Amino acid sequence: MPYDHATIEPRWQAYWDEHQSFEAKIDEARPKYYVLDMFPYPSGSGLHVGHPEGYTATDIMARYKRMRGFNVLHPMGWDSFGLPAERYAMKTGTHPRDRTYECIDNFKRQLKMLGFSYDWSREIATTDPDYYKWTQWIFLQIWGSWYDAEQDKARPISELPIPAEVEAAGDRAVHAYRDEHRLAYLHDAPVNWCPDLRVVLANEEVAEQVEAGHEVIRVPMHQWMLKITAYAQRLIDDLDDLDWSPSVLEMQRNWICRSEGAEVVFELDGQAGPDAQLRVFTTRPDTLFGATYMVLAPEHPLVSTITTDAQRDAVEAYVKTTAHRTERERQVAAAEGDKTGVFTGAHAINPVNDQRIPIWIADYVLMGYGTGAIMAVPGHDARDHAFARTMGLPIVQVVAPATGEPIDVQAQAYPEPGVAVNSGLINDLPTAEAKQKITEWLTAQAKGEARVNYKLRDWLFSRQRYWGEPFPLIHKPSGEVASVGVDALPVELPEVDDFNPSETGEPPLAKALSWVELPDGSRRETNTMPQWAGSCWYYLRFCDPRNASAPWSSEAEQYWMPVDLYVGGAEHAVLHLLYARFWHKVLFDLGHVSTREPFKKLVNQGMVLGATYVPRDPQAASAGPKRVFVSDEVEEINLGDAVEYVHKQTREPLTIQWDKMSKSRGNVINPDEVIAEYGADTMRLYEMFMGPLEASAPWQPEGVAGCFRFLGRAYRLFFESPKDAEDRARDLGEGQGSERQRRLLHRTIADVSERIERMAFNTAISSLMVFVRDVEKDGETLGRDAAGIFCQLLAPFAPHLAEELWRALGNPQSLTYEPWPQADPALLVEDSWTLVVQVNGKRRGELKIPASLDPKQAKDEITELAMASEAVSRFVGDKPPKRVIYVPGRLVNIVLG
RNA sequence: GCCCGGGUGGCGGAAUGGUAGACGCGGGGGACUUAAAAUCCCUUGUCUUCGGACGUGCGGGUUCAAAUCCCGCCCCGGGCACCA
Repeated sequence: MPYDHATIEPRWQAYWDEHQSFEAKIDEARPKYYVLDMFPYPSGSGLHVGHPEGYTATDIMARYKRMRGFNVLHPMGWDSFGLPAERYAMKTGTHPRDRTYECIDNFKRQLKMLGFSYDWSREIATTDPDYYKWTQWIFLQIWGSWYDAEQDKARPISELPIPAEVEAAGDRAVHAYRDEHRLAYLHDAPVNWCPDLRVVLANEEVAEQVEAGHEVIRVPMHQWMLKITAYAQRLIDDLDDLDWSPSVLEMQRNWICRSEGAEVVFELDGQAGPDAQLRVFTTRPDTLFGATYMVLAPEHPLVSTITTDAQRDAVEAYVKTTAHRTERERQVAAAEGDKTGVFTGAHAINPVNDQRIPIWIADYVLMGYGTGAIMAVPGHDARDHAFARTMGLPIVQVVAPATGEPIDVQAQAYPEPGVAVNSGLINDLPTAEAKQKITEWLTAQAKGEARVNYKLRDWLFSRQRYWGEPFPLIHKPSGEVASVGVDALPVELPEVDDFNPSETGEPPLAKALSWVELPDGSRRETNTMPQWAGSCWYYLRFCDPRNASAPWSSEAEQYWMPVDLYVGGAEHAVLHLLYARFWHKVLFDLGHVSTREPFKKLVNQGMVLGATYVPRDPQAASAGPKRVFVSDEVEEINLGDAVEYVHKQTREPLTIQWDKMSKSRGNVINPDEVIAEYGADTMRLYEMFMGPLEASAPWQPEGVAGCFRFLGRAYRLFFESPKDAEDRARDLGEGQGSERQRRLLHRTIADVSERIERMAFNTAISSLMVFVRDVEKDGETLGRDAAGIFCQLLAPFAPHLAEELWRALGNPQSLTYEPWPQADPALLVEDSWTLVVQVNGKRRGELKIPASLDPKQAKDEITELAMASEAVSRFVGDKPPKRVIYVPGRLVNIVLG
């Protein structure tokens, strides 16, 4: 009987389950290794072959580290709150909970079929009240804290110093003062409001609804915000210690985006009082003399107060138009040169030269960045320049190139640094010094100060949905917000039968009156938390998932944390990782965790791409609606040195295109089918063999078959496959076999080990393939001990087959905890090595050099051998070489004149 | 527009300054078979006057030596986007 995965795989999966082979227990005597996957959202369409790429990589590491003697924690769970289940509920009436747990069952079934070595006893779902109880608990920690800038850490709100004048103003004032300083606070933030549907839309939904004819406007809504900006600098600084790819570190830094500059105060002309000023942030205070107008974001709170009656209609119309555009639309339109804006009628006074300059509003200025207002320097900023040209505003040059080269700022902005001109007290100073001097002057005049600004914004943390964690907060009749108290956790979601928002646009929870209204007249908060909440701390819960009295014990946290290896998609490179790091730092400040950072090493796996087909003729492709075909509709014609695709019916020539797999594109491969045909081991092997883990690669069914053939060959090293008989184990030889086999074996041990350490799994698999091929070629029977070592090397990649073969060798135990084999260095040394002979850098021949000539010592002898070689005499003749380069163990290069 | 990746045979890829194309797929030839499947063996970058020449997106450069380092450009993918 040939290799029969369908029998082998379920057998070993049952064995692992029964023996709880992968259960992790704290063991101070052994080093720990925590290897984590980004846990999935269990979608209705189930797993596709992209999911298991990362899961296979972590499983290889988990199995490898176990064999290396590490105590491995390798858990899996479900990020199960989310919009799709709620949508499904609205459509079908199925409770999101029912749908969610159905999907989880399906995902779990699929993952189990792949033979991953998860400790399933630690399985968690963010939607379990036992889990979200602690999500709410962490929220209360955050809400119950303030950021002490002096100590640079979060502290309990009870330790917040209350200024005497606040104290004197009474309890209400004290309460309000505390609320202002909490890390979770209420704030009016703009949302995408769809009046027709009475719902708040996610950014990605806006286009769809607008296309469907619905109006979507940006309106401010009272929302919970988390003060992640307090951590901006630490979130940047602590990146330095992480073993993450440089590109992800770069993305995180760019997202937070620190910039240094100054905040400058402009007085409003003709108005007095502390409110009569406009604060702007600028990275170029040295260009202050060139500020010829100001621009406010249309949402800026001062807009309505400063606008003159003559301009009011125009301003209000513009504000209204802006509300219909998403932030992205505004920015795209403006980037395409479409500068719009309206004069408010008001003026400000430039603090450096007392010039009266007009104040405009324009949607190229965003409320969410800096102060929501800018000083415009059209001479030295391309955006301001374009706006000034469009609106006919003056352009003044205040920086000249240091080279003295003449420029014309009327024609084009000059944003580079240079030397200040037309700038009063900073004239002739280079940009860096000019910035410093003008900032000092502003500070002395109390008209500004140096400031660091971050692009990072506070985190909008509330959603108007049902299927999320309820906030553990109540609103008292007095208007004060209070915690429900830790003892009242979890605040469970009420049972409702309608998941739509209320008539007035309140969240669905507002309709559960018996839940919302409390006996003392308080009302529960009816927003829910975003999906990020549960995924911000699940790695901590995995350390101690069944703890009923705490989110985790400090014993478990101190033993398992930090996560040693974290693998997931690049789409989470910014937000998820930033939010989780932020929560972790709050927990660190409050003494709940012992590490500054949660994830030591991070790897982003690439995408698995699926095929679709489009017309090859560009005219046919662009004419009419876009036509895309899926594999079933396409015939592949192999021309030997090329492949062509045609439509099965119409015979239209097509080209293949590769995209990220998605249900909507129709290019998804279902792992169930792959496993049914080839088995989990083949699937795992192919996932890793496709290419480097971090690269995206197309899913090619022929490649899967190649991996299957390899496993079949490996199987036949152990078993005869006579035609009409049951499998019979081969008579294996003794020990590690012939010297040649031993050398091959130890070379393979060394290569596979080193490649797993580097997570270069595709090349590790290729070593295993070479081993099997060469043993076959060798003809001699494989030694029994060599066969055992091969099983060990194969185990991380194809664990079912490895166990099966290991058992066939007579081993009664699973090889999960067998020690990883060590390569014998003596066997890695070859008896001879190949010296390449180059002439003028071109390869002209090679020589076998016996190992008795040490490549490092015997430079002269080796060079001599090369000089005497046939290649040299042919290409050099008797010309004396100008130079001879010797690279030990590699080559001799003879350079002629 | 900016930022980050990437571009190597018919295809996935290997090689991170030192033999370009490991390993796999696909192709060609053969063995076994009544035949097919499965399996196994040989072969497979291009051109060639059979000496060799060319070849890692394109053009330059550094070096005895470049897929690899540097400069400029083109193309593909992803992210961000008037970020003051």
